[in-house]
This record gives sequence, structure tokens and C-alpha cells, in this order.
Amino acid sequence: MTDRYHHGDLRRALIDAAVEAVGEAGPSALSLRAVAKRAGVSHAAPAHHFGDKAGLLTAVAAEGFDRFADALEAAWRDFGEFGAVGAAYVRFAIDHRPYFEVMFRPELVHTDDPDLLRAEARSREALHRGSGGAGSGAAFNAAALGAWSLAHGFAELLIAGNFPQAVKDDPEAAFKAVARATGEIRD
Amino acid sequence: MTDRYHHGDLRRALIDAAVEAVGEAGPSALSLRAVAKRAGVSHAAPAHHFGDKAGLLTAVAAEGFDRFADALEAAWRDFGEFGAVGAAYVRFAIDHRPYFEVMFRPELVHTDDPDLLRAEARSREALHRGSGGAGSGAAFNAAALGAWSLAHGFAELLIAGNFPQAVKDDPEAAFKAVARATGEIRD
DNA sequence: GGAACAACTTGACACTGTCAAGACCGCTGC
DNA sequence: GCAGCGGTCTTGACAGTGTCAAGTTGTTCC
Repeated sequence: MTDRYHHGDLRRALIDAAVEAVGEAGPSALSLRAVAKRAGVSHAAPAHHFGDKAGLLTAVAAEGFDRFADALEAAWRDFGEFGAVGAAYVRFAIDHRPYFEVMFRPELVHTDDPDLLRAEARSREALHRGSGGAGSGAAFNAAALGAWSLAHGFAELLIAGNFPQAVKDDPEAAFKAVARATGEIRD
Repeated sequence: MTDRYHHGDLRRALIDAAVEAVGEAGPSALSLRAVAKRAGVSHAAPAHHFGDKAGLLTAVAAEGFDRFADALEAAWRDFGEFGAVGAAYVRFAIDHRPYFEVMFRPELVHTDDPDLLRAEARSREALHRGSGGAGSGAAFNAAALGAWSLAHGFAELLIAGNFPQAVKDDPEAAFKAVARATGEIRD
């Protein structure tokens, strides 16, 4: 099972092509046929590898959540404070925008995909660790949910173009200022 | 210019049909032809009224922002505190989910539409008033942006199914608890 | 009553996702 | 060395999509 017969690694190439295409026109404008053309294969090749369009986007989202977890873990390891983790959250949304645009859209992916669920759980745990909440417990952790909401809302509003130029110029500094203003950072 | 020739008020009917359709399958699965069928007109009627698909969704988003502004203004008028305004933000996302799913998606609408811009400005102002920031000023207001991010992130994560059952059971109370935990509410 | 015009319909086009069938390829077993 | 096999990808088809040009229907104004 070398996973590379004719093309080499078509699965990899298709995911890359999909990420490129999403980066150019957003996930709703994604066309399987355009992805296939970009990868230099026939129009039905993507469906063969991923089942359907949602399957391809599921693979993109899973890979995105893995990279996302890496970024959040690194921020927590290097700085050990929520400000840095939240800033990494925001930076990821900017630097890996195509991934981010797919990751939190349940209607675009197969939400029960095992690989997606695993990667999601990794991200969730990294974020939870980085927002002060140690144990999850039965009831919800208000502070952790607040930290998540703050970072996620900031990232979403930012990439949707709702923030003034001053924020776009230095998003990480802006986020830290905002987090400090809301009492999330106490130093 | 009575705006009602054959059908009565087709524009109104098409918007209602679009909202219904978005509510059932999300905005990315919206089909102009399905909307037309739902309203009982020919398949090209929506394009005639709204120019194209984005035009129809623009009308939906504009109407959404108007209702949104109404809700935020009412919450501020009746309670005068951010907790209530934020809770109204979250409730709107739940109760008028089809609108909300279109409102913050620039790639789905004509972002330069005058009616949309007007309604957006109304919402923005109502929210700004409800989050403590009185004057907008040249630089950005960190506290106001934080309040917006918190409410928006909470709403997005909630309707995307990322929160535990306890939050879904009483979203408004959960939001207030979260806002209090992040220091947004000081009473 | 006819002209001007807006509101819609009809028909067509290129494009989309998906599916069944087949062709191609590299490996295994003999 | 070669037959068979299974996975990889292609080909061809289908119904459905958004959009556009042209035509039809109805309303209003003179």
C-alpha cells in the first residue's frame, strides 16, 4: 500500500489545490472540477479520492485543525499565557485563512469524520489548556468559553473586514489590547 | 411605481422564500431556482428582481441587519447594560439564524450595496452604544471591540455546535455568565 | 386605443456534482 | 513470464445550477 501509483501523491496534490482555490474565492465558490484541473487530472478524480465535495473539504478542515493545534500548543509552550495563545489564534486565521474558512463550517464538511474529530479534539484541548481551564468537568467552564469566544469572534470579524485599519496593521497587538481591556489578561 | 404588478409583492415573497431555504440547508446550498419554485414563479424571476444570487442574499442580509439593530436597540433601551445587549446578540443568532448566517459573509453578498451598508451602520451603532463606547474616535476602542468579539464569537461557536449542552439549554444565561467571567460585566 | 414600459416567462448556454462503466497500471501467485 | 486481481484514474452521461437574451403579458398614461 504505497499510496502512490500513477500520479505520485494525488491526495496531497488535491488538498493543496483545494486550499489554493479556497484562498482565491472562498469555500462556497469551490469547484471540484477546477480543483481537478489545477492538479492536472480528470474531472472525477477528486470525487474518487474523497467521496464527494464535502469529503474534500473535510480533509482540508482536518489538516487545518492539526496545524491549528500545533500553533496553539507552540504559543502556550513558548509564552504560557492566554494573550499569546489568543494572538496565535488570530494569526492562524490570517496566515492560514483558507483552512480557517473551512474549519468552523459544519454544513461544508462531514462532521462525523474520525480524522476531523481527532484533529478538532487536539485543537480544543490545546485551546483549553491555553485559556486557564485545566479540567473540563461536567458543567462548562465560563472563563474558558469566554476566552475562546473572544479569540474566535475577533478572528472572524477581522477576516470578514469588520475592523478598522489600525487593527489590520497589527492584529496581534490589537488582540492583546482588546483582551487586556476585557479583563482576560491580568498582568 | 406601486411595486406590485402581477404577483402582488414578489420581492417580498422571494426574500421570505430565500430565508426559509437558508434556514433549511444553509446559504451555500441556496438555489435561485428552488427559491423561485417555492414562490411559485418562473426560474429566472429572482435574477430579474435582484440581479443575481448575491443580490438576493444582499437583500436578506440588509433586512437581517435592520432587525438585528432593532433587537440590540431594544435591549439597550430596556436594560441599559452590555450583558443584556450581548444576550440579545446571541438570541438573534438563534432565533433568526438564516439571517445571521448571511449577514457576516462578505463573499456571499454585494458588500457595496447602499441598503446593506445603511443597515450595517445601524447595527454597528446600536452595538457600539450597548458596549460602553460612546464616541468612536480615530483610534479603535479596545473595550468596544472586545465586547463585540465576545458576543460574536459566542454566537458563532454556539450555532456551529461547538458548545456543550448546558450552554444550549439557556444560551442567554450562559452568555451572561461567560461575560461576567471575562470581566465584561462589573456589577 | 395605442405607445411606453415594467414584470415576468421562455429558452438556451456553459458549468456544476455525482455516478456507472471502463481503461490503465503495478503487484501477487504460480 | 504471465494470468489474474485490485486499486487508480478516465470517460461519458445525467440532472441540476446561475445567468443572459429574447419574447410575452399586463399596467399606466396620453
